[in-house]
Amino acid sequence: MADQLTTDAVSTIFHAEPPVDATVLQPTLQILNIKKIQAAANSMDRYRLIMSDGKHYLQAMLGTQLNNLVETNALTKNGLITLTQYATNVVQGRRLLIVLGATAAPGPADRIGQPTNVDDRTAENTEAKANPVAQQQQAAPQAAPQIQSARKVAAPAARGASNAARGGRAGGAQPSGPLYPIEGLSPYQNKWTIKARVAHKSDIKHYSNQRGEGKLFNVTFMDETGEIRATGFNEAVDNFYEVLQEGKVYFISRARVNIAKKQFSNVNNDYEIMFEQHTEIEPCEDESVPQVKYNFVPIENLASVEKDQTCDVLAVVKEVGELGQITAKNGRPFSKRDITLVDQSQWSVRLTLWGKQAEAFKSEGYPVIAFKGVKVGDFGGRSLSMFSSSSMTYNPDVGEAHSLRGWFDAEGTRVSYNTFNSAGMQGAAGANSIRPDEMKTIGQIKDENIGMSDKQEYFSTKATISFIKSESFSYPACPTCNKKVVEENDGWRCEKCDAVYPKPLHRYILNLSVMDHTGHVWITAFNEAAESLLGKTADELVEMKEADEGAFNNIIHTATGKTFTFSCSAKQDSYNDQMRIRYSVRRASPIDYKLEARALIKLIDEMQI
DNA sequence: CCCCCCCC
Repeated sequence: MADQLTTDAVSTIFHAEPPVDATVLQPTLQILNIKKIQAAANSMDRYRLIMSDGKHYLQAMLGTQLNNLVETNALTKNGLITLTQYATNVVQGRRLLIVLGATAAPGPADRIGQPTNVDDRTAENTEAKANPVAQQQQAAPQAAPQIQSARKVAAPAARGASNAARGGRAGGAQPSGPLYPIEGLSPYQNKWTIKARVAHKSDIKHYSNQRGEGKLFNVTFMDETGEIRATGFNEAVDNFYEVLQEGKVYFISRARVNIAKKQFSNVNNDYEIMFEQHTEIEPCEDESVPQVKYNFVPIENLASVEKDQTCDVLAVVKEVGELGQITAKNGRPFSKRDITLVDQSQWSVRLTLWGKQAEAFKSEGYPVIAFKGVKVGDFGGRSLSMFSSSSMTYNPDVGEAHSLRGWFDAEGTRVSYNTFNSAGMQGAAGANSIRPDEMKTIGQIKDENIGMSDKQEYFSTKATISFIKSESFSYPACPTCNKKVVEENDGWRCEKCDAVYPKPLHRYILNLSVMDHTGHVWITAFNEAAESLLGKTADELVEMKEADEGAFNNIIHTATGKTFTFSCSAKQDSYNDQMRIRYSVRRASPIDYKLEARALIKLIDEMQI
């Protein structure tokens, strides 16, 4: 059994100087345990592995790009793992293994041998997790020798091997340390090189505070293991701003790694890079580093993205607003420009550009733009806004962009787009539709006791008018305040306004029975809603009923049997000491067959047949 | 060492 495992691999990985890597040793180990680490908000799950060579075991972190090995059960407890790519990293004087490439194989039913912890200092190191600085100082006496030796990692042999394994260096300048995965960077070592793509580059920002004036810029670097934010101040701006181009790949070395202030950035890394005087950045021709990944949200689905979250949107710029000027809370003026985006979901949304981006924005025709990391707001239901960390890529070379282009050119200019609206925006809303997420059948309205709670509740239902009460459908109202007025000798008196009017304005209180396949219910349509059901004002209908009862009946008859989407409110009240629920129609819209068809398709898709 | 992300 034990011969399946690589003898002494664990202690070699943990202790060898210089550290070994996969060009020297590709060990097969047994997995003793797999633990999911509580993921921070907006970061991926991480797995911690305990791996054994039969004699010793050690802890390792699995690179997130290998999560699928765990999630598909390829890696299991007692199973075997062969490490094909890995890095070690000294943290608090302990060497931490990060697995970057591995293959899995089934293992025996039980643990092989009686391995012991390769790290005999584990017990005393389990304290003080909260404060990395204090922890570092506390660990210093023991850590010092190992940190020292970790710096020596830049030994030519290790470097050459590591570089060869990762595709080689473009040549030129003297490298400053072994090639590290971004995931392996930490403040506890300073000799490293990363090979990374610039996923985003900010504008140059000028600032002035108590300490004086300055300028800075940020970039986000990414490689196959993760991303990290880097900042350059002042001279670093002069040295590197032009060198670093969005989308290109570089070797970066001799920069500082600090603890990131997570609250200021949505880049998924506990650390960040600070460019320094001696920082070296060289372009790299190797394109094997991953491209920026997008996770596009169809505009239609923005309703379900929480306010203040960021997301990626791929859209056509349908309209470009004028450049405007606003004054921010801090009193400073800002340029802004609103543009209107549309996509194949046939929804549109407003996006706001700020500052230089707003001033410089040009759009010829209807460009397709990929927006990365835009902020979702709730103005007008849903809106988008650029952050300084957001990026905008014209006509990106991704499949979705090509199909969007094709679709828009073929039919996108003729589509009437749904727009978000703020009225009652509680999840989703459309100008031409009624909140689709609250569609209920009449059966559901009753089963779920909609309206039985203390506060008013809202729902929409698609139903057919089965009966309209035509005896009393309106009341004489005050033209000023809509309150009921009473006829007197010389006109109509409003108590509230203390005024007499020559004639009242009739307003609807139309009671109707509506039904669907699950039941029927009585609902009340007030003035505007009833007007849209009957196509006449209450005044017109009162007059018609007196003058031509046949025409009046015809109006009622025509409406009966028609189907609408009723946007309703439900509220309890008591009537003759009896509790009942009153359903009021806030709005009645004819069925939007396009939306209806789409909703039905969605329902069919959700069915598990 | 920034860290604001604005308005209607």
